[in-house]
Amino acid sequence: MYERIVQNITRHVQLTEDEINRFTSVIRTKQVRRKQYLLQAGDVMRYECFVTEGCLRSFYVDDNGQERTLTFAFEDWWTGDMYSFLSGNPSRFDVEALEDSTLLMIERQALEKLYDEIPQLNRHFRILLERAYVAMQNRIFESMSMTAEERYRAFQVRYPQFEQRLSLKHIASYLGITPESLSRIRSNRK
Amino acid sequence: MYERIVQNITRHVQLTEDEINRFTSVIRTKQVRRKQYLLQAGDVMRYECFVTEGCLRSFYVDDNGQERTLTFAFEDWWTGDMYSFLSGNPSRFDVEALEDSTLLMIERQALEKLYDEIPQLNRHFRILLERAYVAMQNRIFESMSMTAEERYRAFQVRYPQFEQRLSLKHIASYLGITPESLSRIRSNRK
DNA sequence: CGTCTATTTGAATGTACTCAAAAGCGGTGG
DNA sequence: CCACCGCTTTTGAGTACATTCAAATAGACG
Repeated sequence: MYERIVQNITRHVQLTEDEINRFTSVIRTKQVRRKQYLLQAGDVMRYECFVTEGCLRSFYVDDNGQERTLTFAFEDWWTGDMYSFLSGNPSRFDVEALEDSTLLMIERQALEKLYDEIPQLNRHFRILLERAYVAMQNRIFESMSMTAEERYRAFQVRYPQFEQRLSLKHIASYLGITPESLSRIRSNRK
Repeated sequence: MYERIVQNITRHVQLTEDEINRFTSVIRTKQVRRKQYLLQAGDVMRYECFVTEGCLRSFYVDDNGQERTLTFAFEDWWTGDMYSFLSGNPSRFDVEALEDSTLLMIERQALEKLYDEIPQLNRHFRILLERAYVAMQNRIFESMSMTAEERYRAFQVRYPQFEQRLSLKHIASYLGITPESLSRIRSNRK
């Protein structure tokens, strides 16, 4: 049940048996089916979510009604809406399951308490955030300096195993282009 | 000398006198003059840098020779290249002073040691990173769903005090557009 | 004052978009 | 098991926003 998340943490910090139990004791499990929403824009995201199985995406709907995917989350990734989680303000995202998924969720207060009781957790999430930050920075660079086609090729190279699990439409919305454009890019040469 | 950085930290965590001394003892101070480079692409960034005075930017030069600004850093902001700092790999950025600046720098090994000696520091940087991550996510959203003009207006609203300290060229490279385009946007209506 | 860089302006171009419609695919119910 | 319906993907034509290239003007610095 909790192997994946415990492994995720003990890669960076050592925890005692007792600390692990304390940690897992505040976890909630949730199943979501494909196409089901974990969060709707306007609601407050009260949990950080760890994916043990399946796949989700977080996205905005912009003024023209276009969906823009900010993140995908597969097994062993965290997802949610950090802005809403931290601030308590309504989320600007939707979070939707793309496959039937299993999530482990930690509530804000519980996590704050854990940070005090198990200071090493700060270290763990600091490290995760460092990497997430670097990945985001990379994405900004790509979105600024590459053409749609180059971004798609880079995506293929970085996430070859995930491309097959995602629809063209979702990949396009992640790359910031229209489905039509991605379809054309794919048909040019492959 | 160290008031700003100590304040930066004690906003999130309480440190003892002793811990503060330990922290400041590993800090190096550096002055950089306008147009001077703190880091050149290809070198390893061995420090995280806290700006006590002045302003810097980190940028890439893309394949067409266009500069793309990833971050600005003003007083009380951290800068550097987290990717290079963490991995020890050569940086893909240049970091350049836009004004005469004063920096406080912490070397990688020293910071790792501090994380062990003062576990609360993990908490501090976790919190900073959470915010930086949210800001980055926001920027991605803007770059995907807004026109050049909308991004510029949003920039003006978010950083009114900084717009005056930055040249058109640098703002344009931050927004991911050409100087010519920003000039046209500005002249349309202001 | 002269040089170098930044900014402005103009004209032509291109990448990706919108709108529209057809084809493909998958799921559901009869 | 097949037929239908809805959603995804493809294809086409015309368009728009921002780009490139070029040149003139303005501003900063020594």
